[in-house]
This record gives sequence, C-alpha cells and structure tokens, in this order.
Amino acid sequence: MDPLSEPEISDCRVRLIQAAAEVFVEQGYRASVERVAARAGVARQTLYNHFPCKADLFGEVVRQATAALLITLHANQLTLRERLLRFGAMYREKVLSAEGLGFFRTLAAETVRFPELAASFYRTGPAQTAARLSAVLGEAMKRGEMRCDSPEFAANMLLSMLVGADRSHYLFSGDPPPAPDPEHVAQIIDCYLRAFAPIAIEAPASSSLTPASQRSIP
Amino acid sequence: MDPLSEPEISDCRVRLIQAAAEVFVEQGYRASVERVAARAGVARQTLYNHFPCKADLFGEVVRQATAALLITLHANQLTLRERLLRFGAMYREKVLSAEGLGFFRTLAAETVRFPELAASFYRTGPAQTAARLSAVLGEAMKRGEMRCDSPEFAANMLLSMLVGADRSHYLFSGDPPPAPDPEHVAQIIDCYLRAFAPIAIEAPASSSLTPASQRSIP
DNA sequence: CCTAAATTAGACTGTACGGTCCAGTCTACT
DNA sequence: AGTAGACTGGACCGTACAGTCTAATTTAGG
Repeated sequence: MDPLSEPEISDCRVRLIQAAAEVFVEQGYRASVERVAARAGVARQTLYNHFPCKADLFGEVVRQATAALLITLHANQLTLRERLLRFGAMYREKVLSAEGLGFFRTLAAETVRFPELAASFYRTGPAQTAARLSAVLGEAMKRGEMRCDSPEFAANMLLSMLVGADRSHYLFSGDPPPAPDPEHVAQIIDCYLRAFAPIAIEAPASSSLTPASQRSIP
Repeated sequence: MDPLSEPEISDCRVRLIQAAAEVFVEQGYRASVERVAARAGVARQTLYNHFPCKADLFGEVVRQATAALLITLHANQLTLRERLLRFGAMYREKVLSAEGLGFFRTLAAETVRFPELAASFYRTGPAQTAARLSAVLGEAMKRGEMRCDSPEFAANMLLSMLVGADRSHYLFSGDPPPAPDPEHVAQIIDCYLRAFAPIAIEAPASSSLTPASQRSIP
C-alpha cells in the first residue's frame, strides 16, 4: 500500500512470470509447475498464492509476451525504403530469435487447449502488426510510392517474405537462430519493392497491365 | 508370407498408423495411446504388438506424413506462370488444410522432445520442396524468363509468399481453414513474377540497377 | 479338428504431475 | 516485543498415463 511498495508490484509475481515465460518457451506448457517455481527461486505454494492455477499463469505469460512482440513502425520522415528496412530488421530479429521461435512453438501447440487465448494473441499481436503495416503501405500507395493494390495484401506479402520460410527452417531444422543480417533484409525489401513498384507512367500503358510473365522475353 | 498377405502388410498396422496420424494431428503427441488404439478399433496391447513404444509409432506417422506432403512440380511444357500457379495451388492446399496445420502444430511442439525427427522431417520435406523449386526457378533464370538472382533466395520468397502469414493466421486465429482460391494464388504468383521479372533490356540500363524505391516518384 | 499365432480385455505397476494442506519461519510494521 | 501477512518445505491426494502381464478368445492353416 505504501507508494514504495507500488513499483515492485510483488517482486515474486514478476519473477514468477519471468520464470514461467522462460520455462514455457523452452519446454512448452508441459513444463511442470515445480520447474517454474524452482526457476523463480520460490516454493510451489508461493506460485499458487499468486495464480489460481497453471493455466492462468500461462495466460499471463502469453499476454505479456504478446505486448513485447509488437513492433513499432517509425512514423517519421524517412524514405519508405528506410522505414521498411528498419521494420524488417526488427521483425526478423524478434520472430527468428530463440524466444520468438519458442513462443511460437509453445502457443501453436496449445491452440487446441486454449483456443481463446491463441485467438486473442493473434488479434492483438500479428493482426495488429499487419494492420499498422497496412496503414503505412496504404499511405505509400496514395502518395504514388507504391503500386495501388490492396494494402492488406501488400502487408501480408511483406510479412510473409520477411520470415515465412525461414521460420519453418529454424523451427524444425535444429539450426541455431540466425544472427541479424541487414544485407539479407535489404535483399528482401528490395525484392518486395520491385513487386510493388509504382506502374511506370512513361512506359507504354499496355506493358504495365499485362501479367509480368507475359512480358518476359519474346 | 503368402503373396496375398503381402499387400495387406498387417491390416492392423496401417489402421494404427492412420489412427495415430489423425489423433496426433488433432490433439498433439499428448494424445493417449488408449485413444489411438480406440480410434483404430483395436486393443492397446495390439498396438504394442506392432510398435515397441509410443515414440516409435509417432516417428512412423511423421515419416509417412512427410512423404505425403511432398509436392510434385510438373516438369512438362507449360509456361512458367502456369507451372507456378499449379504448384502454388497445391502447396497452399496442403499446407493450409486442417491436416497440414495440425501436423505443423504437432511436430513444431515436439521439436524439443524429438529434435532428430524434426530435422529429418525438415530435410526430406520442406527443404526438398525448396530444392526442387530452386532448380525450376534456376532454369527459368537461365532461359531469361526470370531475373537472374540466387535460385534459393527466389524459392524462399515464393514459398514464403504462398503461405507465410496465412499459416500463422490459421494456426492461431481459430478461423476454419480457407477454401482453395485460385484467384488468390494467381494474385500471389503475379506479384511474385513482378518481383522477379527479367530486367527489361530495352529500358535505359541505369534505371534497372537502382533500387526500386529510388525510382519511385520524381 | 487341431495347433499356432494374433487379438482382446482387463488388471496391475510405476511415475509424473496439478493442486491442497499444514505447520513452521521470516519480514515488516507498530 | 508482538502481530499480521507472506514465504517455505514437504507431506499428501487424486488422476492420468505408458507400458507390462496374463488368461481367455479368436483366427487361419494344415
């Protein structure tokens, strides 16, 4: 109740959530309550003083992790390419980190047991990121910096290109997560911007309206 | 031993594997041996007559599913775009089906417990698909139908664009898997082919060497 | 019909775990 | 010093499950 006890909203509680996050990310929800308590350096009963049951602790972990995984899109006056480069680097870093991959594994596995939790994670996490990105891309389209198309589709493509196949790779292959690689991000972003380059106005109109494949080579 | 018993290599065994595949895909490896046996319409002991332990049965399921998920790239004389359209449709159908998603969930969750199995799945499944696709794309590049680039990178991008964000969506959101949508596949493929369109030779050389973003807007 | 192999149901063992209870200890505030 | 509230350790309960064992039953072949 003291203003001093306010900041440390139960030291135990935060240690427990932290420990639970680590353990669940490493071993999945199957990890025993015992291990969580041990990792937090606390008795099992103490855990139950703070959380009514294991599932509730898990829910709290997921809620906090969801917030931590959100990405901020700098709204400042960088070029579109610069903004996407920064976004892409952060996004890859979070998603392809050991914690990001572990969290993905753990939550995906529990979709059956906790469908509502998973859906809520999706709405306030990935869907949120996609929505923000859509907005930015929609603006770029209006400014003529990108070809006019569905902003949602464009966001979907960018997010997919940034981590799609790589996530599967690091999820299954057992290879250690990759070090951040700005060059690779740039390669992806430039590839992306090519796909969504504004239609060249100086070119003959016909060539820009036919599918790319039909333009290729006589 | 009879030539007749050969084709039905133990009716029980295949029923068990089939049942295990269904149950594991629906509920994960946590599903009890009891349930698997029940689904196969067989006693628990019979299961243990055919498989030494639960883990081995799971391994067999994964091995068979891996093979079933491989995609064949038609090598015939269609246009590149046609080939990619067919491939993309099949790929999305398999990956985004209820079984594909469930299998992904289940195996991703067990990466910790069965790292070797997961790695082997990755090598003979997704990595194999990527390799075949790389070969096809490399050929297209040589023929000048696609911009010259790393075929592996190009394959990675296509596979990512086809399912990347959608997989996450259907894994978590709880929405039922999507119906096949050829139009959406075409939208993706055309977007992809734009990104990898061969460099127009008739255009001034400079414009094709600068990043797309710098070309945008005067 | 007889035999051998496979299948079955069910009891049983050992283990792991979630959750509860409790008796004792520590901490902090008055 | 005294009191209240949190923390501890460990015993304890009920349940679920993998895997074993056994005795009875079915199935197929000679």
